[in-house]
Amino acid sequence: MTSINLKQSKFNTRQQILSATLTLFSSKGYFNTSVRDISRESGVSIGSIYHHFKDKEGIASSMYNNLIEQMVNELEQIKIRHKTSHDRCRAVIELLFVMSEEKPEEMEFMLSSKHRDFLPNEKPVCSSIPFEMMRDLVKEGIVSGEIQVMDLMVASSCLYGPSLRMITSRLDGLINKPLQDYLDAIWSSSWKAVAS
Amino acid sequence: MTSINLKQSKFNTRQQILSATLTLFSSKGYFNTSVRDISRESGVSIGSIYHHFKDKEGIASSMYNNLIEQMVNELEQIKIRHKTSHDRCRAVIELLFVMSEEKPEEMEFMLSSKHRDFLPNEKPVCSSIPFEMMRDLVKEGIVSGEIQVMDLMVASSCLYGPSLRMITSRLDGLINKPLQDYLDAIWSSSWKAVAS
DNA sequence: GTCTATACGACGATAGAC
DNA sequence: GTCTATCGTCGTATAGAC
Repeated sequence: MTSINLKQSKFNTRQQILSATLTLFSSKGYFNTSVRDISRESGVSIGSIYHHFKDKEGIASSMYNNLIEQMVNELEQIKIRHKTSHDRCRAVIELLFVMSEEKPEEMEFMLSSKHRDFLPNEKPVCSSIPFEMMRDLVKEGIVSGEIQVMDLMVASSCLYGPSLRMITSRLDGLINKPLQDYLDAIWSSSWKAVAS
Repeated sequence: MTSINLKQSKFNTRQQILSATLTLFSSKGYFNTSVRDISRESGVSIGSIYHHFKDKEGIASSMYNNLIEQMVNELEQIKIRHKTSHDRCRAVIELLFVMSEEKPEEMEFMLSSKHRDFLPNEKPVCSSIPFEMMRDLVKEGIVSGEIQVMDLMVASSCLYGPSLRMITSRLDGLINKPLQDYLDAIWSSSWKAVAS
């Protein structure tokens, strides 16, 4: 019993730290957040933080990989729920739109290409597993004949690029309505660009 | 004569600082570059740097606005050289591709949406004048009838989004061939998505 | 305008008691 | 495992001579 409590306690502290870190990095960025800030926000002492993580970069790395993993889970759900490439890719875009509306700062953090500035050993976002999975959906569409035979990067950029741009514009305050309002328009145009 | 030399000297020092700053920020990022680094790289002493600029942020701001201005000039050239929206938008994408191949790090810096982390008073990239000019080209295309009547942000995202995604992928090392090789494919698909 | 020397604070990280 | 106290470093920015 005691050992279970201890394990839970350890787990909770770790999660508290990671959760506070996500909040702070998303809103202020990695370099504008000190370990002291994380300690304050999480209610965990600095010493304890360094007990759980090697250094500040270790915290960032853990937190980032958590995000990636969650994203992978969502994408797997989509593969289960939808069968055609058309429906799956559309569902991916809808997912990204919903996430952008619900947690804009986390989305901004996740899409930012600037992780390399503080996680030099991490792959850039677009070569991460989620983006790879997204490209796989396109590849399957080409194989099945739903999508024209063309370069995979070109097809993926045409299918997802417009939506990702809409997300960036929304996060930058250039669009005032929720992204879901544009889903049909964006999707029908994007699909038109690659459909057989 | 003396006064001219002094003025030139001042101008050169300023430019040396800005040029070194661009190099360093592009390769290592704002937060990983110290003013000492800028001093070393530019060959200008710290004291002199602070004579020309209020603070580190001031250097970044000047450098960033220089980049924006150069971009505006290029876009104006395109408006002069091409007449239809179709040709102008295509030329814009070609310009971005060429710039990405010639100065990848500067391009990465310019497109990064993370300027807010160190330039909180600057508009985000997509609301900057160059992006506004790019959207204007699309708007004129809608008015002239070349492009379908549709939401301007949707149309712009469909036209430029795919190419911008290709650039990001190339900068992240996901694409091995020069972007120019993809120009025709990307453009014909992108145009198909919005053309009347 | 340019330089050297230096002030001063904040940061990441550690030591060691509990 | 968690905490407080503290160390050493390095960053930005300034002072003041030339």
